[in-house]
Amino acid sequence: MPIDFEQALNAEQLAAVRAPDGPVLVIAAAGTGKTRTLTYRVAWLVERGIEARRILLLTFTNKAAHEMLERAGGLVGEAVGGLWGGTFHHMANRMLRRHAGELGYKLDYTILDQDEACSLVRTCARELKLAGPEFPKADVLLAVFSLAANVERPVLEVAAEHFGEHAVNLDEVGRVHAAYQARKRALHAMDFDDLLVNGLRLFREQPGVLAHYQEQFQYILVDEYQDTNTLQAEWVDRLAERRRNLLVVGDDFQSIYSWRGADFANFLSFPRRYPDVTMFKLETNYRSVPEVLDLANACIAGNPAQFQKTMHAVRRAHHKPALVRLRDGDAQARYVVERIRQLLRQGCAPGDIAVLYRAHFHAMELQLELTRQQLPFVVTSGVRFFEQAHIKDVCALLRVLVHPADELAFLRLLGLLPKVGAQTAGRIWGKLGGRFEPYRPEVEPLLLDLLPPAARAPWRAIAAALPPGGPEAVAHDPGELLFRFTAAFYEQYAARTFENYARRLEDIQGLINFTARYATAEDFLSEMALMTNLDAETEAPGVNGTSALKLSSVHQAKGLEWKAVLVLWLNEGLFPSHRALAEAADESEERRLFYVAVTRARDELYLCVPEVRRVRGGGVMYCVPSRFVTEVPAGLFAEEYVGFG
DNA sequence: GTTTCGGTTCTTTTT
DNA sequence: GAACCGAAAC
Repeated sequence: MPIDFEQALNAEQLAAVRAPDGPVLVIAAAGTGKTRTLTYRVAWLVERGIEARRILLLTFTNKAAHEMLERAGGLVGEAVGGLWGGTFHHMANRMLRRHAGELGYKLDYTILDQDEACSLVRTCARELKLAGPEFPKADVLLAVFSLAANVERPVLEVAAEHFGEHAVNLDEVGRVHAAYQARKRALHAMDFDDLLVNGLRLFREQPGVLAHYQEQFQYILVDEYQDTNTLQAEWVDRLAERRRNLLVVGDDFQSIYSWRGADFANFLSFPRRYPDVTMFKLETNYRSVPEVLDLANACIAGNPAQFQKTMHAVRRAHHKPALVRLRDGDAQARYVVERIRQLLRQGCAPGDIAVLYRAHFHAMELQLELTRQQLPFVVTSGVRFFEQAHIKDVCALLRVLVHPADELAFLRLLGLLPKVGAQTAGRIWGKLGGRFEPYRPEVEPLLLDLLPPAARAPWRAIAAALPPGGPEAVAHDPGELLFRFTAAFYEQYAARTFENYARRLEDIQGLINFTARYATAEDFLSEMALMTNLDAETEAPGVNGTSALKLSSVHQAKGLEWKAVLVLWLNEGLFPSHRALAEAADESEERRLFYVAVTRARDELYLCVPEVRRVRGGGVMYCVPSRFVTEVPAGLFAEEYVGFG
């Protein structure tokens, strides 16, 4: 049954979906059916007989990739199988797993996640005796290294700008960076940035590899193109060079990732780089009521350097967004809970409501109040699922079994034993010769000898839990190993260590189920570092993500929508965040972030502006309302005053 | 010499 | 929370 494109799409979308070959730029305002357009474009290509494996779909989150592939699958069925879809990091990783040898890496390199990269930087600084109180912390250093990598500029230059007048010895920063790079090589490890850097090196330095992929990918589609950085833009340009069938979709109004190197100049300059471009604009907004769109259009209009576009509403008039003045954070929390109850009484489902904020700690009082009043909610947490301590703990043994030279995994594993800290674990690692192969008969007695007495019994329990089939068995059933390790050791460890150990064990159960998706431990581990969260549809127990009230940062809410949206702490210094203002050239990105928050709402929008904020020491601080609510015409709001006695 | 523990401080955003 | 620091405990 052929797809009825005319029926499914409006004229703007249809034109973009049927865009001719060659470079295509789709400027898609919020809520105008960007995902729909991309999905139908994929279906349209497949219907025209393009093999799925010759299509590459790049996104910024795993979720976006899954969603689009699923929806495209719904349209054309099995035919989308084999399509390459995922994040830039994923695609680079996929290519590097085959070709990293040509860059001098082993093919089974490990990927360092944020935490691991950060501890490695810390280790390097300590070894160089540069870890004093006046020296920048590891996370700050890593952020500088990362930005430098992503914008392809020298570390020292970026560091000089970042630290400004602060008396930081740049030479020392450079030495830590050099040590960090060397350590990564020695560990056969890449951090997130290395995936992009090396992915691009592959194209720059290996013409054969580049030619292979240029040949394979007949059509390239990029979602959220405004968020690409230098590396990503060049990577795509090179890949598309031969066939030039490059379709990018984006919205410069929603560019909110410059702090990690994103540069929407890539988006604005696209027509200059591709003079034969075909351009489309999607401006018909299906999502929001006109009052919400009026506010969104007004708030963003003054931002500099952007493609002009105005969202047109198709929905009927409803009522104005509320601007709610409150006394303080507690009053805000009580108001929000009360408002949510009212929405629920009016027939809103909990999953139709979201509370958004600039930074996770802005929702502290609200989380307390929701818990106190027993209203269930889910937080898109600041800590990613796969970066939680207990998840990484149970994977440590698996990692070192798959890669016997994985030092970081070994140190983590041994650190779980009583009386073993970093020192002891490091010494043992050295005595074992930088490899750990517990299935070799001589290793067990040696290790027991090296361990402090208190650690011996727990280690015996772990060793006894090793699957009898040896490393091959582990490689083909990682879940089994995780299960055995948890039952034999980690359950008790968790019970002793964590207050909320029951929930953590549930997470582990979810993780074990999750491994079933992967054929080998290798596949599972190499993907793990790149995953942000178990997807909603995954069999993660306990949480029903779509039916619960959602608390989320604005960044994580991008691309989503709710019937009712409440935004917290619209105050100077908080939203816009003073730290962000200090780092950026101007306020325009914070304003775009506000725009993203506003455009998440379908029917109801509540903007909360408390008057005072508690500060440490028990004092209070007067808060100025955010420029984002004072700079637009007051007539766009319905003002409310709550809790002033 | 190491590990562990308790107190303190600070939380931007993420692949 | 969780990262850091200093001090007590092993």
